[in-house]
Amino acid sequence: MKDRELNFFERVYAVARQIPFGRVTSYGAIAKALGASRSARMVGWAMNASHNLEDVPAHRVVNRKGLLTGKHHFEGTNLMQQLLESEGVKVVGNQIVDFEKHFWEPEVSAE
DNA sequence: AAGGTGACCGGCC
DNA sequence: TGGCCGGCCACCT
Repeated sequence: MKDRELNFFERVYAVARQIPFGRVTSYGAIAKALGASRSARMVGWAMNASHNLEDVPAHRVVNRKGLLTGKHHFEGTNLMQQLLESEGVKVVGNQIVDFEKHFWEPEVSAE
């Protein structure tokens, strides 16, 4: 099949679901894993739609600075932070502590 | 069909 | 890391 039946979003979800417990990654990293490092914005966009899905731990996805840029899109204002701390990820304000340490590079899903 | 938007990234100061 | 600017690509109206 030439066309990927799965939309761009599905690809992002696939990677997001692969994020291990207590780990975080950046939109750009996911985009790169998809082969579209230039379309990091699309990843964020996909995450927006991921709200309808529960299999997508969007709270584990932050921007490359480790800032919870998308926390505003979650319910409440500190839900995203709560979830991260719940997994052992320390978050101060809107930024993850030791982001590099918790950073996890997404692998290219086997197609 | 065209334009605007967006949970970004990288480069420069 | 902070701020600003341009690029990038899919989705929405």
